[in-house]
Amino acid sequence: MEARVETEFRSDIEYKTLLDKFKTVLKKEGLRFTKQREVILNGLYSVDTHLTSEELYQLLKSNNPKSNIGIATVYRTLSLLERGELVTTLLTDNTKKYELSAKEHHDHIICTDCGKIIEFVSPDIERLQESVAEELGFKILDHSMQIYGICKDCRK
Amino acid sequence: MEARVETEFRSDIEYKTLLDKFKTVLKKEGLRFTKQREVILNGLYSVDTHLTSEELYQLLKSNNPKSNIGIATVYRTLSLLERGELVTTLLTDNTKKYELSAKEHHDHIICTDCGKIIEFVSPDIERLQESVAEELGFKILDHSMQIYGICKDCRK
DNA sequence: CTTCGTGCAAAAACTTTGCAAATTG
DNA sequence: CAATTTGCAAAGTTTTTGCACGAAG
Repeated sequence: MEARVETEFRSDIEYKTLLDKFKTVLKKEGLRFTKQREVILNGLYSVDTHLTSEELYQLLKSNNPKSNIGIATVYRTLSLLERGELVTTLLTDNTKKYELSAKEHHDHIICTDCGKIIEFVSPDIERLQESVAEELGFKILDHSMQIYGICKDCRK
Repeated sequence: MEARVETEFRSDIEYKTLLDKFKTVLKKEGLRFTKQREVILNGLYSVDTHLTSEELYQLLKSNNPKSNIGIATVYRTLSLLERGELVTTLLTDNTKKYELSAKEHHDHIICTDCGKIIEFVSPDIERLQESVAEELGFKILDHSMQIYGICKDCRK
């Protein structure tokens, strides 16, 4: 069987769009749009990786030295974003990592040797997931999938 | 597209087999087979669910009141089992859960409403994963996949 | 016997909470 | 203004570590 695979998602959501999405979520929950929340969203957007809460916190501190964000706010905002489905989480090496999910859904293939993470989507797999869920009586909301293996470079 | 789905794996590995597997892993790493390690493996085997470290610890305490296992040993053994690929982990509701993976590989579909977890395997998806990995230059070692949705009962 | 594993308690790491002050709508 | 959000520090949780003793090979 031959699988179609797509691996390019990076620049496909504009920051403006993301921001609007966020504001919509906030409004829907009756929450306020604050400078800190925007800085955190922007930090996640600006970075092309999966971050732990601590890494994100450090990033924000160095990018916005004056804005003096607290780690508690980072946690609170990450939960908020997670509930609002703008952020997804990933458990790698026993640590929880966050990334923006809003750009476009994708899965992960992770090299257990060097830690490299490639994002991909296989429309065929997506479709099968739908059909599995249906057979088991579920209405799908979301899914997460990680493949672990050794990448080409590490096999040399 | 129509997906084959299998959902029965429970009794398919015998405890004896599992134990042998464990002993092999231990031997390979030059580690010792101890009473505690066996109690922990057995606890995981005896239970048909995904447990947090704490839950497993409590279970062992009540099942083996005299054996007086420490939580530290539970953690140490779980990591060991995880490295040896006898146990896999799952992040649900922000908590890490462990289960024996040795019985047979499977994925999870999780009801976000009632928390019910159904285990399944779709051979078709497995095959596509192989082919995705190949296209991206990876040699697959393992994977994990969770589908989140609402189950039939909760949609009533 | 030598080495590794254990329990315990302490330490570290990670996450959440209470509260007074600042900020938002 | 009223009400929410924030930073801070303190309190919870969860996980790891150091060490003296016990157990395994």
